[in-house]
Amino acid sequence: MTKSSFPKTYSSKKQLKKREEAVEFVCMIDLKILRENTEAVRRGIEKKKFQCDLEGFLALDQKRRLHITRTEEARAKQKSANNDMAALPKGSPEFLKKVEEMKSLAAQVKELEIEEKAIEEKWKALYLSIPNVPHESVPVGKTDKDNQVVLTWGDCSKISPCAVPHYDIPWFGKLIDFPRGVKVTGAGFPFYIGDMARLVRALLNFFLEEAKKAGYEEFMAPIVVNAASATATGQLPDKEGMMYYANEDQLYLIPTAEVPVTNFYRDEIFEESELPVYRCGYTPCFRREAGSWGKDVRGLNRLHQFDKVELVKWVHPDHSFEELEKLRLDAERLLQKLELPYRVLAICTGDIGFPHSKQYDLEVWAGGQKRWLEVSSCSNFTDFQARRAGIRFRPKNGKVETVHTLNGSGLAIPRVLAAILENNIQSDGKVKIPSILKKWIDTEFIGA
RNA sequence: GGAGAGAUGGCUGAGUGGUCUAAAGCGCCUUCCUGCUAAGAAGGUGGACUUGUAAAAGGGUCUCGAGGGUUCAAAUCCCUCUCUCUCCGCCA
Repeated sequence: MTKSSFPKTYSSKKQLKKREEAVEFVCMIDLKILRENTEAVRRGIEKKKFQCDLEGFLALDQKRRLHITRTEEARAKQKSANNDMAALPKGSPEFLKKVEEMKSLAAQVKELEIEEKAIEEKWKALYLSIPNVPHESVPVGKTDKDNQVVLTWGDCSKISPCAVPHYDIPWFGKLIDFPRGVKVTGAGFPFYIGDMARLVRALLNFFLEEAKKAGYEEFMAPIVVNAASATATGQLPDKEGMMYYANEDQLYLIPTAEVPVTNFYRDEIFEESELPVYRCGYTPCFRREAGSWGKDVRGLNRLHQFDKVELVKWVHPDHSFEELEKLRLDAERLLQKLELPYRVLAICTGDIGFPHSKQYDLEVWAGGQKRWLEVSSCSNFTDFQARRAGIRFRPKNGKVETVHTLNGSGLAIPRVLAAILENNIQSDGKVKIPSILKKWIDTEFIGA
């Protein structure tokens, strides 16, 4: 697109249209359950922090269904009249009479269709605003303070007494160069240099290898996606501001591999025998983090670009909560093998995301900063995301059903790196590299 | 980037305005037959929404790349977009 002969507004209009289109196929919570089990859904949603108008939606849903019936009846009439007419000799008096009859039928149908479209639009908007219902095992709470510590692994008190925040390590700037990142790109885009770059690569290899052992097939995925994909996984339309956007081509830089990997199976139907499907992928992740910049985000704690391995599962609805536990263990094992103390949080109803039914966060202990850093978030979306993305399966006997999707980081690199730097620092100022990484990095210590 | 061709069901592929309610073949499923296999016979064969029901069966509407238009009526005609293929150009 070197010759931009079209006016600037053109691309933004097109872009807007595209976004609207992308929202078209969207559907979210199970309508049947919502209609038949309204109370349970209401109770579940009330525990979440999201507002939605259930009553309004159900009233409109009723109206929509009535209207659909009316429109369909009109169309059926039109159709049968058309078939009658097809049997008549063209141009005969009967034929011409029928044409007149059909004119009025067509006008009726058209009118009903316009009305239906308007209702459908409102209906969809409300439908979209209904969040997923939290699982009964999710702790009830209002804010992140109410999240429950499920378990703590490792001994934080045994961390080296000389631990300092990683950004205060004297040689830190030599191996991770922020100022030059600023020069080349901007804040939050550091260069990793020499042994540090190798350490990042070693971690990636370790994560991918472990994922493979756990049964996840590796994807190397696109790192830019179109609006339809970003909508299917829920980044659009709400969290638009989190993503970098290539305006010229209407493509989004992915905030996580979840987006391309989950969309791999968008609008597809699995055979029941294929489930569960496990996939993983390493990608750089891009997050604008607009407005979230401030204290507590120094060094590697929060970046605009970072590396992450993501684990994704498509499973039978009957097993998704067991699969979540397994997924969490797959992520936990990584921290254990790296010998990094961590804890697992069960995210409470008030802090859980819009599409989540249940969510665990894994937080690694950063001994220098003396804080927990989130390195993984493992979630069961039940059928919520899959319905939106049109990912289903065909039971051996019976009708097509929506699969359940889950994903979890396994893991996000920079904060793991921060924990290694802070927890493994020796009295001589060097950092000991976890022995499990020996296979991919031959040095035992880095720094100084 | 330029020029041309094209997009029909799980696949191949017919269909240029009205019984298209999409042919035919392949595949798949069920049943039958043949002592295995192969071959053969009959029937069935997607998805969405909606109706119906305890659940089903059954009924209706939509669905021929996407969106819009023309028409009483569109897979079929017109416009826009997306994608695929071929050729040319450029290029890791």
